[in-house]
Amino acid sequence: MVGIKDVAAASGLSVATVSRALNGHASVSEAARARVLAAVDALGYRPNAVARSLRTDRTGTIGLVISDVLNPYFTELARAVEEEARALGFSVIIGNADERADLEDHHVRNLLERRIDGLLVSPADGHSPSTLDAAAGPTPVVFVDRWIAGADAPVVRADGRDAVRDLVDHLHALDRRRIAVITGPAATTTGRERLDAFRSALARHGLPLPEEYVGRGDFQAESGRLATERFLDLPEPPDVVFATDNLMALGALDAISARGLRVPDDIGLAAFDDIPWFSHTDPPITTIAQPTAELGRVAVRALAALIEGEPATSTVLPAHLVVRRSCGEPVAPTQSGGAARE
Amino acid sequence: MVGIKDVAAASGLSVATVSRALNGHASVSEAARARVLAAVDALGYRPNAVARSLRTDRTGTIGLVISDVLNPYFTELARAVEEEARALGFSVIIGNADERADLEDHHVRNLLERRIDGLLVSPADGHSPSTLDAAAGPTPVVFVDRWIAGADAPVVRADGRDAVRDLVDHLHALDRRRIAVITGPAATTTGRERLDAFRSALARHGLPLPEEYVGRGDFQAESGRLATERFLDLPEPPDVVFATDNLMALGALDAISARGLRVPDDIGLAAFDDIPWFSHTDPPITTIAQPTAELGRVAVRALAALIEGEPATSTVLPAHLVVRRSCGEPVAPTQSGGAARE
DNA sequence: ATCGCACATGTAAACGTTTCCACGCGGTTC
DNA sequence: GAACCGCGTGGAAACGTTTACATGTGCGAT
Repeated sequence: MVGIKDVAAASGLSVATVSRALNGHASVSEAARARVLAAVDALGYRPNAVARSLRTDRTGTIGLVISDVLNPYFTELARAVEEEARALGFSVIIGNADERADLEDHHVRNLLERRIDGLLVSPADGHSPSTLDAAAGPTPVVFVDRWIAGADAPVVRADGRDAVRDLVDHLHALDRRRIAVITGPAATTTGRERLDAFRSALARHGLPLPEEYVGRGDFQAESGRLATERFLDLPEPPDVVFATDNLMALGALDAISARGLRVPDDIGLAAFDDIPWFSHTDPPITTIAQPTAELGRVAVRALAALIEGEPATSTVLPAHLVVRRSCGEPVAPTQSGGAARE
Repeated sequence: MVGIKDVAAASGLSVATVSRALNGHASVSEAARARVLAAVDALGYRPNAVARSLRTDRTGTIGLVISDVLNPYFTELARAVEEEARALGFSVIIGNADERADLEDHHVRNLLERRIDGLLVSPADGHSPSTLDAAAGPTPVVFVDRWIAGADAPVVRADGRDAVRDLVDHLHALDRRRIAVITGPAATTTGRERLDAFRSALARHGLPLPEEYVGRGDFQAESGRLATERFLDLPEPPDVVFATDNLMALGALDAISARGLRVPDDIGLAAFDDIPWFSHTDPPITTIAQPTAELGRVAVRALAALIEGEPATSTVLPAHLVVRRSCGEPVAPTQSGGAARE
């Protein structure tokens, strides 16, 4: 591999001057710069980022550890993160934790060894030692979407409480009274928050939340299917199921279709996280939309600030209700066929 | 930051012995190993992968450059790649080219500077100089999904020709005769292959493919919507639209719904790439499924072989037709007790 | 006894950069 | 005319590892 000293030799200059020329440093003559560039071209020199990182103690890389790349919510988040990071001159290494604490641990440790400049993480539960270490250690860390209570790192997330209240209001207005919920893991902050918010929202209307109307899910499709089947087996099944993420909603839809039931006539369905396909399911699904891409961008900016040594603050962005048709017709009576546009 | 020489000092051994102990090298006494481990623990030493990489000329990282992370097909591919890579001890840096040649170029160059051990790329078109350089250079490269004709690198991809023929047979059997297609970019191998396969399949049945039945798309949803609108504006619109990827199919569905038309009664829709949501759209969509995850795994294994200095071969896996209901009811009126549909 | 070998360990040289410090030189400022 | 400054440049020391080579020891074979 051709290195900087080959360039130096070819251009008749020292490695120091070549390095300065390449990094756009001040005080290197035009003539020298031109000779360096010519030599670089002639030799096909590519700088070695590894060596540079070793010397400068900066890799120009940030790590992103998320729970599930197949979840469109996290996919969108990852994309936004990569975009903003690139704009700021960083590359992104993604670690997929698959909702498993051990994998999260593996990825965090691995990323720290690679000396990433900063870490963005959506912790599965609070039990990954590496994640805790990271938050305490010198590498800047920002939590995104989910966080760990005790840890000392900024959090960038959406608050769904108001939107959940709006959702319950909406359901109540449609005369739904037996509302069940499929929660995420209690270990996750989002899982707990959504259930809490839902509980209080029901309480405002004096609606009960019997234990058998609480399905324990894990943010994956299969758990949504299972929970819904259990609901449908109940002597008095709910008239709406609220799945607290998009994959579990998909699973719920599966279970409902499998029984030959129809949404929303036989049972209503509401979800958390808006994704493009929710407009195209049968019927289009009422859901709570998060400002996903914005979350990603803000998180990256907060992390970049930390990396620059500036202080960074936590951010909470609002989520909002998107009414479609899966909980009953909002206004006009049923029309058949095509999907409604919003 | 605590380095290997701190560990050496703390354990009263030399850096060489510490390094050997840490890397599980032979011929280091149990006593020494124990002392090293104790010191590591006490100091909280974490190896510096950057320094190691500089010395060993290996980063334990592979690059993956794909066209669009938001496309579920590529998401699934990326996930499979990451999984297999992790199993083989590699981390993955993902670059999202967003179907743009300049971004692809940026990512490939960036990854090469980072001295990744190998590169997996799904080239947008053949015009990225960096990609061409990479394929010619010393870093192992494997093309996945798409490839570049002249380049000297193994290709791992699916062959959709047979499946496309099956699809056209299926459409023909359902008495569809005016079949339109939305293609991907002609610059991509997949774009061209699917159109070619479709053309020959039509020819087998003596069906024409008029120029106005060929919509030029770019594998993104919006182009599918546009192309479909143009089809619907035709004096004699097609009775089936075949979208050659899942996002364009989504766009087509949008356009069709927007006009209040119904699938499959008013117009049929077929797609390429199977994704979970295709079972849940209204109606479920007939499509050609690729062995996506398998493609990712095979590609990683081929790349790993190359990295080890072993030869690697190209692989072609078959795609296959998945019949659902978006092109008309299959032979039997209703099959498996799915949802009762209108 | 000598040799040679296996073993455990240490010394020091790389890996490819960036950057601190020093140097020479022409031009100002006293 | 001496002292100083700014500019362009070069020499060489880091950065934290791995590893080739050297060293020293104990021991079985000659």
